[in-house]
Amino acid sequence: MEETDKVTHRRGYGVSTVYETLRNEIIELKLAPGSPIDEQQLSDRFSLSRTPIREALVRLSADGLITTLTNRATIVSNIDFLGLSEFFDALTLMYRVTTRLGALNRTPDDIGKIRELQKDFALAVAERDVLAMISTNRDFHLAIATAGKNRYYVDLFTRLLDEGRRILRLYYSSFNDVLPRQYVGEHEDIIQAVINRDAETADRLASAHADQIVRQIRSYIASDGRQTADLKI
Amino acid sequence: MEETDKVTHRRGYGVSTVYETLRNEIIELKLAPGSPIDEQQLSDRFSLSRTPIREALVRLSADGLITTLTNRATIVSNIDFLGLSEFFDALTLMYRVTTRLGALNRTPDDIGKIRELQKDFALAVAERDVLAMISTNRDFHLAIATAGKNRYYVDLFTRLLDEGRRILRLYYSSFNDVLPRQYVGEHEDIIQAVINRDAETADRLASAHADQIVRQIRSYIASDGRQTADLKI
DNA sequence: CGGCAAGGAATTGTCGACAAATAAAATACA
DNA sequence: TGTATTTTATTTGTCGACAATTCCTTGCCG
Repeated sequence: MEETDKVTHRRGYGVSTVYETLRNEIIELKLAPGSPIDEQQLSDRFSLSRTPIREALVRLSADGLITTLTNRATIVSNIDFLGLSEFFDALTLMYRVTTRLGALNRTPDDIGKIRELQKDFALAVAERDVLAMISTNRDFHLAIATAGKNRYYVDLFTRLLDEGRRILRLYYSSFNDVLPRQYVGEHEDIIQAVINRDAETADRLASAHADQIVRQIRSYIASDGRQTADLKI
Repeated sequence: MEETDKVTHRRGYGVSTVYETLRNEIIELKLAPGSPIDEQQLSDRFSLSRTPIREALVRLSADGLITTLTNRATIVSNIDFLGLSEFFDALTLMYRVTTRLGALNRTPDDIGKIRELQKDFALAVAERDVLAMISTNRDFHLAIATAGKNRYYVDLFTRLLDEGRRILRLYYSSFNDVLPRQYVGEHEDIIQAVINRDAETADRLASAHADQIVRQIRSYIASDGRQTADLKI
């Protein structure tokens, strides 16, 4: 379990690799919410001093992915089930506004990237690879957001989608294959609206799409109380 | 100019003070955009080792307030005049959505705080203290946003308002006293809508208020090209 | 006189170690 | 036996120093 990731670090890039590695592990729930983070252990694992490790942790803390108790332990941030309404509200708004802007500002180049990622998503659905579905769905919508060319929205949307990935991973066993298939179709419609530069339709479709996803997650949480109860308060 | 801020630092709080101090100085343009940041100098000034200084800088970098070129200098982030449209777009949306949520979720306690801050703003306008106006206006709208109780919106709105403070400070000499007086009245109307829990009116008023502010800043920039030309590209 | 290379100075990223603060264990006491 | 208090151990925050990289100067050559 305690494998060293990389032995060589080009000076100045050690912090980035630690940051990105931990970030992924947190989002993919390889590091459980609430679990403590041992600086010494990370120091050994990455073959780095504690100083760059700590700088990476500061960045993660700024992202809200870890929580540092001053002079005490630092832990992986818990998923805030009480604030889920806020989360869904913001997520829906960002779905809408980024898709709208995507329709208005997309370039032909953007369309290509979006189509590519939609293909990946469809493939994941066809293969019933739930983890890949969660990941490719995120990339698909972020590509549209990027086409919208507003970094403030992209930043917030990224944060929200990644937080969503953590939540979805808790329930991914509950996935059935009827809803995802529907998502593929909804994505296609959204792409068409973006191509047509039809902001209104894009907005409406994104709104419905977001509602769909929110409803799905809500039903997971409601039907499977065991998982949430397992998490420490 | 090189005064030591604090000699004693309760262990674990040195980083916070450095972070907050520098953050304020950047937002208030005491540190000019593009100006280099000397770690050694800060180390002397705060009577701290370079390690905590660097951690504070990492946090500022995550906020986008400073830009770090790896293995090279780190500078105060430049104001992105080319991306102003994105900025205004996001700012307007956050004005709207936070005021709307404020109207829906405010408690009597929130109203008290909002009223208090509106008083501060009116006072600043009466005294023609432009710098205080910029600051109190920000606090007023953030109080409404806080009453809306959605941390995602509050976070983004804070970031946007602080970026706006940097921009406004560049042009604050251009302030005339007719528009600010109008703002006081608009604030009063917004407060009333929030009290009435009238989300639609709150939204509409916030939207108009935001447009007003955006128009004002735009006119400043248009009429005073010298300032923008002074900034390095 | 101008461009390029080598050398030196300054600055950044990283390290190992120490000290303060907290958590855990051991002991004393009721 | 349970609670309070001291002792020990672990972990965090900070420090001073070193090494790698970049910047700047100087000298060389065309």
